[in-house]
Formats: sequence, C-alpha cells, structure tokens
Amino acid sequence: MSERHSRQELLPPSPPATGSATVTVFASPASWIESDAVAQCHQVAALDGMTHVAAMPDLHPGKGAPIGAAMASTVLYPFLVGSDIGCGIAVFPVKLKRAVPEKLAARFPDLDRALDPERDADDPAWAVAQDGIPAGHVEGLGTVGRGNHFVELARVGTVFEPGHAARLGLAAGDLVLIVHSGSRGLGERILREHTAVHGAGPAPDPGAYLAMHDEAVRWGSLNRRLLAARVAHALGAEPTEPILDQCHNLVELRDGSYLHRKGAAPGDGRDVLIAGTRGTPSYLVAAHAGPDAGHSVAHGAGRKMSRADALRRGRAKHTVEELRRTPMGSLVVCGDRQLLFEEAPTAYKRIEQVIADLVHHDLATPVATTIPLVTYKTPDLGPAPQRDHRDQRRKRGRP
DNA sequence: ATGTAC
Repeated sequence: MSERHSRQELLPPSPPATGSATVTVFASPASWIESDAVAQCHQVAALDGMTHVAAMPDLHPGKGAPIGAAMASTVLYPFLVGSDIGCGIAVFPVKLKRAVPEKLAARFPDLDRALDPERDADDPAWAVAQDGIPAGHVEGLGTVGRGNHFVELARVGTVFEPGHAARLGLAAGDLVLIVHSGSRGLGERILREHTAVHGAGPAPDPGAYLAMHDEAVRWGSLNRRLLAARVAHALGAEPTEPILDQCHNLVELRDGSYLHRKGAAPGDGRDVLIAGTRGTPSYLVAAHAGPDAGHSVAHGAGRKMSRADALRRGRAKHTVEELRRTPMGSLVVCGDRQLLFEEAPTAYKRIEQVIADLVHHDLATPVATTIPLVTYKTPDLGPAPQRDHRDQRRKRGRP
C-alpha cells in the first residue's frame, strides 16, 4: 500500500522491474488514486512488448485497462484503447445575444435521436459533413451517447493566459459549446470484432486494425461537429469550427512504438479542454507533455467512485432537483435519474487538484476556465427545477 | 461506453 503511494512521487520514473515496463503516476499524494487503478497500470506494464505506462492524475479503474493513461508498446493492443475509439472533447465558440439557462435548456434538441441522412435530409447540421461519413456508418450519427458524455453550453470564466486565449478567439464571458462524445456503436463493433477472435491479445495485423480505428477516430470527430451544429441551430446560433478537438481514446505510431491513449488527451503542444463535472468548471490548458508522460495529459476530473457507489451514495446524499440545478446555478438536462446520480459532481475528483498535478509536473499551463450554464446529457423529464429553496436558504441564513 | 440480453 505505502509502496504504491510512494510511487506516485517518483519522477523521473523508477528503473523497471526485470521484464516489465516503467510505470509513472503523474499525481501528487493529495490526489486520491485508487489502488486498483495503479494495479491495472502494473498489469498492463507486464504485457508483452510494453515499454512505458504514464498514468494521469485522473486515473481510475477501467474494464481490464486503466482509464487516464498513455501506454506505449512494441505491439498494438486494441483493448488498451477500448470500445469508444475516437472519443474526445471539442470546443466550439458560440454567439448568443442572451444566455438564460432556463430558456436555453428547454431548446436543446433530442440528442438521443440519430440524424437520418434521408429522413433528416433537410437538417442544416449536415453542412459540417461535407467530406462524407467515415465507414459509411450512419447508425447513431449525431447522438451524444451516455456515460460521461455530454454537450455543454458554458461561459469562459477566469482567463489565466489572455494572450493565448485571444489567439483562440476567447475572452472572459464568451460562450462556448463543449462536446464530449465518441464513435458510439462503430468503435464498439471494431473492438468486438477483434476481441471475438483474439481476446485481449495484440492485433496480428496492426494495419488492418488501424484502418478501421482511424475511421472511428474521424467518425467521433464528425459526430462532435454534428452535435455542436445541431445544438447551435436549435439555440439560434451559427455553427462554428472547433477551436480545439482532442481525441483521448486512440492509438498512434510514435517513435517506433504504439502509443495507446485511454482517457488521456494528446499533450504534445496542443490545447486541451480538461472536463470538470456537471457542476464545476472545466479547464482549457496549453499542454506540453514530454515522453515520460506519454506526450499526454488528463482528459477530465476522473471518477472517484464507481458508478454503483455513486448511485448508492448519491441517492442518500442528493435530491434529483439539486443535481438538475447545480450550486453554480447551471442546469443539467438529464431525464435518466440513475445517470444523474452516477454523474454527480461528488462522484468525481476535484478538477482543481487534477490541474494542479499537471502544472506541478509541468505537463500543462491553464489558459482559462469554463463555467457551465447548461449541460445536456439525455432528454429531460420536464421543466427545469425552479431556483430552489437552497438559494432562498442561502439568502436567509447567511450574510 | 456500448448494444443487447435478461
């Protein structure tokens, strides 16, 4: 136990145990890293061909492989990327005259309903799909999915690097759409086709896997553009090009080895939106991670609780109303009560700690925060809760 | 995170 905790501080990486890759955890002791997740990193490090595992401060246990890690090896392991190949986060500028959360929340379109090329041929969102549909896969196109995926209207809050923000066309108070979504059924099918034959083993024909993988990465990016365009049109704004779009589930050939990213964003001189939670800010950062960090940075706050724990504890701790209207005053559009509890801000680590760890290890420089106004998860049950009694109580009970 | 099975 203590051995695992002390490992978190080891930088540069400790010498590898014989026959296994190095594991470096880029987190301070103040960041809770579940020991199961660190154990998964060491299991991955022991796989044939692995050379290095870099764990980000949002590390948490995944299915077989950890989430929040960059993993390098001489062979390609599809399961280290997982089923949501191409999942990522994109940020789009939005111009609206007024941004009243209650009004805008009611205008979000149904993003569980796919865009059908024939039935929805007139939908203006198709304008972003001029280059065609990767893999010809139309099922689920334009849908956000579930789990931690979301589309969020947010306002730029604190700007730490005004020059950098200005180069991205951003200043405090500006509105943005943040889209976190992936390749839906396409990536899942690609992984399943591999695992059905080879299980957790490496891809015998990396080129064949990569060809499909690359389609899923393009599909995920197109999906984020379609989602942003659907929402922009519904809110009465013009669709825009993303100012950043980073995929955090993918594998790339780099320096002669396969660099698998699972919940780890490319951090090699790129701008990245590191997602907070539905109820806390997110951070736009300038990433500058080197090889020790797998050229990667964190992709979000990272789960602190399993979904099962979050559901059990959340039901005792929160009401649906306080999760639908957060302490920040933002609204969460989510007709799925179970998902609302699973995705409660308290089920996640503190984003500020994750960012502090990245800064401490010189992997990223914060550029600005984004403050949620409306986070869309899945179609709502009914009207947003009124500005509730908690606000009233705050006014009455405190100066 | 996913489509699908229970």
